[in-house]
Amino acid sequence: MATARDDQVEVIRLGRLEVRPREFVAAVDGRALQLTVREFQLLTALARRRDRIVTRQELYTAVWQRPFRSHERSVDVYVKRLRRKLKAALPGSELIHTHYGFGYRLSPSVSQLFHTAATDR
Amino acid sequence: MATARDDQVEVIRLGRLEVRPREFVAAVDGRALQLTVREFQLLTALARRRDRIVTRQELYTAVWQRPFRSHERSVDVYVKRLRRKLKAALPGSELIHTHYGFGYRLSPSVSQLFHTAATDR
DNA sequence: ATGGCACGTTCACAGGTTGTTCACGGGATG
DNA sequence: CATCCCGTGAACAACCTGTGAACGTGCCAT
Repeated sequence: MATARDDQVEVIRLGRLEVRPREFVAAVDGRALQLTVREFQLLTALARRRDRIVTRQELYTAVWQRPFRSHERSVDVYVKRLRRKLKAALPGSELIHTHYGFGYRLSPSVSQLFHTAATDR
Repeated sequence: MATARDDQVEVIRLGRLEVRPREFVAAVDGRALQLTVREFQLLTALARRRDRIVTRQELYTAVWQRPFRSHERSVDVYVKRLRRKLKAALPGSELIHTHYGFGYRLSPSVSQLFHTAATDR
């Protein structure tokens, strides 16, 4: 748990993407993205867990702050909308990765830890 | 800068293989394996029981969480798939050992010190 | 008040991926 | 050598995710 003073300067950088949760701003190359409240909250939740696989349940309770139901699709819908805006701001980038059966992961690029060596699938 | 709570990060190391159950990651030399949910669960179950002979029944109930039937072959099928991916990541290695009539054992290297007398079954 | 608009939520469908089961045959054991 | 165990490929079922779109709500300007 960070102190209040730390929160004031919370800045998450992922390559050219920068998220400032306390200022309600997400920007690429210093240019702010036009996000809705939910989109921004989801991006923040992902950014705070960068380079980790995060389950839909964890994302849902973090953003929506209510019990997660297994058939809930809201996270998927907002991941799709986020991807669209991120792609528009960073063409050719792939920030939000899907881990089939596990969840999503936000990473600036194809990180070394998750480098896909398996070509036999 | 240290991690907040190291005791909450379960990490199982077996030679060059590393399993992090709570992060949904299994890696060889820091490179993540591309595993499905079942494959990952089975590897985790084996890793948590490393260097021990584990019966199919124990593995099955640990992963599938339902009663084991004697003719059940799911464990075998997933051991095969796991071996294939482990072999691709660690050529020449033999991590999952078969103990005929007893079960499987996950060990970092080949050791022949497992010859049970099996006098009491 | 009325209409337009932006947003959040939910649903339904399609396609692809994964899980489960079966059958066959090779191999280990005593 | 007889028996049982295990490896393996394949087929099908079940599940997961991407996606478009409909619906309801609240806000704002007219």
